[in-house]
Amino acid sequence: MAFKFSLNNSSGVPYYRQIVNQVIYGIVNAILEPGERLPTVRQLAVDLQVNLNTIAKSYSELELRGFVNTQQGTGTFISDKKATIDPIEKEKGLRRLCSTFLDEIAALSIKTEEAFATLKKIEKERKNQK
Amino acid sequence: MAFKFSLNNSSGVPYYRQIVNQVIYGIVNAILEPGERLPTVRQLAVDLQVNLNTIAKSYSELELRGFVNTQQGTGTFISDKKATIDPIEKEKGLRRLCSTFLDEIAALSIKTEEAFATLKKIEKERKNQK
Amino acid sequence: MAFKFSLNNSSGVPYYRQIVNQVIYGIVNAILEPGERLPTVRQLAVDLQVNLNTIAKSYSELELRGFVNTQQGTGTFISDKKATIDPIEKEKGLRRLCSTFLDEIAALSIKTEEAFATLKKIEKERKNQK
Amino acid sequence: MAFKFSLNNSSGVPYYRQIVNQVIYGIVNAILEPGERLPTVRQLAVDLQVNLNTIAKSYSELELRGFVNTQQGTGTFISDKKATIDPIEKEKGLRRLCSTFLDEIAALSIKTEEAFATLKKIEKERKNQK
DNA sequence: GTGGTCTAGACCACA
DNA sequence: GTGGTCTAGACCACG
Repeated sequence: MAFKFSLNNSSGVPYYRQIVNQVIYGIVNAILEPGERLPTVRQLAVDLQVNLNTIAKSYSELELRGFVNTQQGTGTFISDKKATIDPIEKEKGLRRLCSTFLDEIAALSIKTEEAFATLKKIEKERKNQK
Repeated sequence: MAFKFSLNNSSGVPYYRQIVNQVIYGIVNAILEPGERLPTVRQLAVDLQVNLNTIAKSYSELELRGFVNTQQGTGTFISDKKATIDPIEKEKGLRRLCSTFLDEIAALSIKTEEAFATLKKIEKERKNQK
Repeated sequence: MAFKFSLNNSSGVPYYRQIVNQVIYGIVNAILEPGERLPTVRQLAVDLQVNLNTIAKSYSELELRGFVNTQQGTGTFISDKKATIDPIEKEKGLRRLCSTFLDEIAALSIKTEEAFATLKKIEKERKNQK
Repeated sequence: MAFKFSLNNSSGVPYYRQIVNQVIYGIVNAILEPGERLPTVRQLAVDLQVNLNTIAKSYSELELRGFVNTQQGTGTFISDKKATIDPIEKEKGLRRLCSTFLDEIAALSIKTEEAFATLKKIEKERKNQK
């Protein structure tokens, strides 16, 4: 089954970032495999009903960060080599994301345990998507 | 101990939203109690080294969402009645936040278990802050 | 005909609140329809001769209250789903507004019947505006 | 029965104005009669739990507008002569108040008929208060 | 001294 | 060109 993107227009997260993150998620969790081809910019723009430039921006960031390779006239493919991430940056990013996440679930009166359950549920759903 | 705000200037989350979220976090987790007075707009602006209007914007959103009451000339106080959150909105919000969170940690090649551990650690740290 | 805003600079009601209320009035009375686009922040600022930030504040409150959706870089649109209002809050708000209104017309020595007539007249005028 | 004030701390209407309006309402609707004595500033401040200056400000505005007379050391009394209101100001004020009222009830998704009913109900309640 | 409103203007993020 | 954030600073309303 083809990789499925889903854009949320009320999350506040910009479209281009949602796309970038979803591709990386797919790679890290082996839903997208090295060499696999992504939809063309034009195709994805039609599918997701967003501006072509938005898709282009996403692919360009993915390329820059080494997650995909673009071959002129052929398409965009998941990179063979795993992109490396600076461990210090990773640790700082992790704390920052977690801290923000706790604030945000609190803003909905959600306890951590409840969020844990939902995180696991969504993860399972995504695994089955492959 | 007084409630402690902390702004992260590199998280990408706007100052005013960090403040809003932290107040709600404090309320939901009973660190801030009904009737308790928040710092004055001017005081907090000095403490956090941001513009007065930024704080005012935060307080104003909190008021609009029912988390605090403002009496002009007197101050800003934690609301007596617990602000209610529409359960449907809550469920949708939870899924959205979790989904975004999974994408974001994946973008750092972080496994869910690792994130869980960090979430718990931060939560414990905050509890000790009270 | 496009939706028409009008600001009263002597009513004591702040500009941003007049704008918020007028948009909601338009939505509730089906003058503004779901999906319809509001004027851009900049355009409305020019039309109404007020600062851009004042309009932004209005739109931001409308977004927070669920009456409009904003997509950065695209515009501001009337929300699809009708924003729900807590019936208890609604009842309390109604009593509060009516009570204040009675006080205020009394302060002008106006009898209730006279006010009723004027309310109906203004309502009819607005309907014709559509 | 003594005239009863009631302050709403969440209406956004400042205390001093609520007091002024309620007194005028009482006069216009003959609940308060010429020569009748109002509570002392000190007494009312205690009763309503507000700052003494707030009551003083209310009484001072009432005096300025001719609705009450203050006699040093004796007290504050409802004025004998009816305070006059400029008919042009009255008409303009009426339109402004009605217009704002329509916007505000719309903001709660309340239809005009519903508001009319509540207005009548409150009026009747107040009459019985005398 | 408290919060509220508004302006002017800058810079950024997004489509 | 769209909206979002933030600063600086002024003036007002309230208690």
